[in-house]
Amino acid sequence: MNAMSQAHHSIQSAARRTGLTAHVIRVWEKRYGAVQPSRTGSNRRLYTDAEIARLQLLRRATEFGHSIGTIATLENARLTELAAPAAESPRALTATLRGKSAEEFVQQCIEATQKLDALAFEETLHRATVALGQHGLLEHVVAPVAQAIGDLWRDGTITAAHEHFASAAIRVFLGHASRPFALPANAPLLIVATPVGQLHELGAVMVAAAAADLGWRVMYLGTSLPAAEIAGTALNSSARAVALSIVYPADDEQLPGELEKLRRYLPAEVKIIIGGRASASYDEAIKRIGATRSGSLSEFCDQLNALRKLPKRKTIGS
Amino acid sequence: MNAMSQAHHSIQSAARRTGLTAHVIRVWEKRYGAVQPSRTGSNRRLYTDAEIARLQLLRRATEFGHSIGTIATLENARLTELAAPAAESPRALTATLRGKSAEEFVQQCIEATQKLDALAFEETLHRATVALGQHGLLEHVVAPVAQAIGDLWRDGTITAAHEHFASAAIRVFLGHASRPFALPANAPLLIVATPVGQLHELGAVMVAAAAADLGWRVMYLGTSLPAAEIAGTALNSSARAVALSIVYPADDEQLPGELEKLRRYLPAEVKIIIGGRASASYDEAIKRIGATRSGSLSEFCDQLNALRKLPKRKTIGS
DNA sequence: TGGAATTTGTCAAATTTTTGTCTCACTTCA
DNA sequence: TGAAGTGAGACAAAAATTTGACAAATTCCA
Repeated sequence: MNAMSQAHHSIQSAARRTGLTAHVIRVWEKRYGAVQPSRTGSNRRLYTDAEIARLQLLRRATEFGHSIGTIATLENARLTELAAPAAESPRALTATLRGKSAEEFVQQCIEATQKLDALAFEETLHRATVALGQHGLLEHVVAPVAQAIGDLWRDGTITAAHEHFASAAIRVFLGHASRPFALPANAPLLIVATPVGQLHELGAVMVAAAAADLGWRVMYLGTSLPAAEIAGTALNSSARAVALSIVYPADDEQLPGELEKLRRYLPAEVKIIIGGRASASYDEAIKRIGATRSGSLSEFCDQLNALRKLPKRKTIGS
Repeated sequence: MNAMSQAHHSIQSAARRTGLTAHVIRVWEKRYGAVQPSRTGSNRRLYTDAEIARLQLLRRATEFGHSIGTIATLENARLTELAAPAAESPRALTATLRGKSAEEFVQQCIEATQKLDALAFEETLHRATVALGQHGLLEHVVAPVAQAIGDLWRDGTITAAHEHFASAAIRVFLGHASRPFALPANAPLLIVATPVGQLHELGAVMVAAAAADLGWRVMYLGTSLPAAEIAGTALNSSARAVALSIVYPADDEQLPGELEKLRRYLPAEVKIIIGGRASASYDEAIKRIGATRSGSLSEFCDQLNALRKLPKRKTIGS
């Protein structure tokens, strides 16, 4: 907000910013003297930021039912009152946000997906984060959206392109959220991946974001990785746990073998957590290798919290 | 003494990076004094990176409806506001850490990959962006890193996990860069994807970031999409072009068929651009469908710039 | 209450300014 | 020598300006 409020907005950009037509802006000036923009040497209008703000106020006031003719010459302070008649200043904002239920956000995300509107999608996720917090976003918006998108895709209501689109949008958003942001070096480390054959990434991304939110360092490896790779990485970086997401094929015959391999390669103190929609189908194998299964995101968070305090094998006397 | 510190670019490469014509750059200088490039002994213009960045800002601001005549002499800080009305303030670009050459950044990225150090990786990319600019980052850091990682993987020097790790890190970083800023509604739209069977995502992500940098609206669809889906999306959103990245299998027999399908489904005015390491192997099919092939990122940028001006279609105003 | 007057957004025409593009003659580079 | 850069000027499309008109909605008044 520097003090340089010079006039360099053309009528076009004034129109864009205020949501009015260039025509209307001119006519308001001519008929009611609503603003008096300066001119260039060649008679073009030049608007200052202040004038644009005023025009915005005027538009809002007219939308509240005031006729432009009667308010065009009022001063700004007065206009502000007219433009926000019943808004109880700060409370209103949080109230409206709180009033938005998670379902609304979910619905908006799905609509944005159908319209392939990345801007709206991200915007919605952002508002949801503000309203519900990181955890609420994951559990009550992203997870349902992922599920709904999957269902709609199987239905044939939306195409694979829509599904990919939504995945990409969520991935970018959450990827940004789970950035390793200056965590203490002793924060526990979680490895997140998807076993061979599992191509659906969204579950893994959500898990990564949730863990990051809980203060874990997260190493995200992506989809379809063989057990040996995952184990190697875990050993190499002395991870405390490995989280796998299993979403789609509920009858992959190789998968139990992969899980067993993973367990064999990993030292016992590295826990394995398995989640995702199809994970229940492999319950037997999961039990056999002593892994834990998460049926939901909050369950997963609980398990992470439990793990975090898990004492180290050898403790050095303080 | 690397090329960055003096960073003198011909008017042609300035044109390439800014998306402007050499003609326009000259005329902006002559009529409005938008930039004052130094000259060689023989009177050729020489642009610094800063001047190119400024030209980019100017282009963006004009696309937002500001007339060049009124903004050409504003200082950069003000231009940034005008170019991104609703965007968060970009990182301070003033930090001048020169002397780091692109190779150093590449080396650091590879080291970070081997150590699976996401923090270092992202940090390096960030510093590279500041030092080299978005375009320099893509062309001189990300592209070489992607190539090097691929080579090391085929060597067996690093594992698939490392490769996935690097992919994820780059993806998140660039995904954030190519985020759909509030671009003017008339900005041309590019669809970025990977055809069926193509699982390597990095090329597509780079393309998306480069296009976003040139002021395109980018719809990123991800990997392994059937032609029908891509075409459907393009039609639905009235895209101006479709960009495909083909990296790994150089002998996919289905791919030419997919490309032909894509061309058939799309209206003639939607261009198809194909790039990626393995794209040369499908040259015949690419020619047959009248698509263009990009051998490098700058070539791709040229093609985008050429495409941007083509349309004479009737556009509906705001 | 019904018709007239007023308000208000939109549009068209004629004119001027802005701005991207092109051409031409000439120079420089590789 | 051919490709690319430079400066000057010409041109045409796009955008802005003013004036005047028009239609839907609202208000006013007999």
